Amino acid sequence: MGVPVQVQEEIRKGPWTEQEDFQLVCFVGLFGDRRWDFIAKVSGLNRTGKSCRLRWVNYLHPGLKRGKMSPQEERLVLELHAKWGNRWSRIARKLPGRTDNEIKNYWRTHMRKKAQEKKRANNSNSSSSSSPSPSRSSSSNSMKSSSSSSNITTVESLPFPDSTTGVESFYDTGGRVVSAAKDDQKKADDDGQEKARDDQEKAYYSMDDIWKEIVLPEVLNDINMGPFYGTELVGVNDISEGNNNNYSCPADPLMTVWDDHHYYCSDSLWKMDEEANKAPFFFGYEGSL
DNA sequence: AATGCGGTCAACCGCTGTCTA
DNA sequence: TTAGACAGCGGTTGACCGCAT
Repeated sequence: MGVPVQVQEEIRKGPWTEQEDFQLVCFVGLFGDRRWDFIAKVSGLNRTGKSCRLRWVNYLHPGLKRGKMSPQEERLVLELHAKWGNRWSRIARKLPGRTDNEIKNYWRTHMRKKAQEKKRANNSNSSSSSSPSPSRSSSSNSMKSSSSSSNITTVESLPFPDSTTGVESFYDTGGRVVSAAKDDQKKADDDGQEKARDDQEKAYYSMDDIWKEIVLPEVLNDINMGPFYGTELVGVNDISEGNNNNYSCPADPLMTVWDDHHYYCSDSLWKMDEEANKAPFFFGYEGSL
């Protein structure tokens, strides 16, 4: 007795239902994909704004690609990870249709596996050579130094959007129009600072860096690091210089079709999405599903 | 057919950076 | 100038699935 019954709305967690997805898509169509707390409240989804954003970015966004990584994508991930480390969102910007989460998962699963295999291989013939040949003897710093001095295939000639040049990724879906100018300014600033930051960021080492040390040279060979983007070999520093293609993302995320690079939305969800755009009926939708 | 194991991926958590009042 | 709110990011977890035994 006396215990105040707090009828606090349970914040839902865990897997999303189809209804929730649909609801979220509707509201993102209406309000854009920026104000997530607002969307979370207004939509009636008992989810946090964060949760809504994650669901949208990682699953519901029209620009998402599905399916396995192509060898080209694999290679790009490796290359960019070698340069940027675990900056998954940044890497993801270079791979339209792929999310940071996806790339992160990919890296952790595939590279860990490769690392294990490599370790095993090393163990089996470690007796002969005490210093691992491709990795530099000055162990932990070796990767960062190599990234600035070694020759590596550039990613810049890729037909992919480039965040460093203001070309939008599916992360920037045009939801916040007001601050576009600010974003531009920020991007410009980023351009200037990114390199410096990169250098700083390379000052620490993560588990992934260690795997990278173990595995990268071999993996690059594995997936045939030959000419892919019609490319000459240039220093990785060139990568951020930004001779980009003219790729741009449509302003309306719900109408996004990545025609030029064969990104498409085959899911029925996107059809629903379009319907929702045409007929915003959201509040009473439940009965109509 | 049942069980165990490893891989995959969606989702959450906590932290950081940015914006705004 | 500052504090609170919010968005974004990276790390981690856990459920699910397929394969091997």
